[in-house]
Amino acid sequence: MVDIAEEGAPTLHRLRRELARGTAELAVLSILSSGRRYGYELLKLLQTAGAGVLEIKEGTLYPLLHRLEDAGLIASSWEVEGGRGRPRKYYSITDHGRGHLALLRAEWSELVEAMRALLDTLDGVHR
Amino acid sequence: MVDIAEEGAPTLHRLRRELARGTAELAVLSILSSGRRYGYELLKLLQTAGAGVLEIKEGTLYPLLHRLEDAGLIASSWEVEGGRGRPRKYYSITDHGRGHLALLRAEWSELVEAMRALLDTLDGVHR
DNA sequence: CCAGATACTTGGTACGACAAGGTATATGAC
DNA sequence: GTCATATACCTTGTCGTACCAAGTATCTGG
Repeated sequence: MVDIAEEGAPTLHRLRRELARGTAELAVLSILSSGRRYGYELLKLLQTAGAGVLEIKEGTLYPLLHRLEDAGLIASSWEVEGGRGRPRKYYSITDHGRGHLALLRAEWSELVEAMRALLDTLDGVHR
Repeated sequence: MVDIAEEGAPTLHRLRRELARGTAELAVLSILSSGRRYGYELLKLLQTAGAGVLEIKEGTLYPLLHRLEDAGLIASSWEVEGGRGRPRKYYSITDHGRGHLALLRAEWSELVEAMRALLDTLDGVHR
């Protein structure tokens, strides 16, 4: 009872996955560049920001955070707020991370510009 | 003998790879929407267009073309031009492919817009 | 005749995104 | 009292795509 022939909606999901690949790193570093946040907070932020386009799942975020920390781009510290339950792991961007973010942003700009040029040309916008 | 500390250049390559992922499909379909092309031609077009940002390798393009054809988004036909050597396999976009392209372009726009909003906000552009 | 451009193909590997599952604490519903 | 829900973090296995490397085949120029 699987929707093998039935399409349209499920495909869109796959599109987003592949198109948005690598975007998570840029998004997370960007947010952290404005201040420290904990994982769950990032999760919720990305869900609401950008109408869900930038949303990433737990199974994506936590491994990503660990990768970024291992690479020295971000740093973490556990914090147990008195009276609260589960302790939170706060992340903040490092200097190295800021440098990397600049690179990423430049790469992203180039990509967007290249795609824009390609699509516009074919559109006949210059017509 | 690995470049653990030594970095900067090789990383950039990986960055681009991940960021541009899924872009190939959009780029190829876009080009094909303006007329039929053969594989090698697409390869060269993508190398020159967009300052190499959209460049993909043979090992990426040909499997991609096969996937798109299997999905019914494009159609192919071999053509042996008299006097020429190696026959060429020309690809053209199908109606189904045009529909898919519209979806992809919409997805791409949403993603770009969401990232723009995120980056602008954090930039303090809004003061 | 062999190197290099043209032109398409395929097998193996790397890596990120995700689904699914697990741990743990607090709160409000029943 | 316990059950669902929200908060909060983590891990394992699977999948899809990009790439490297190598192979096939034709034509051109040194």
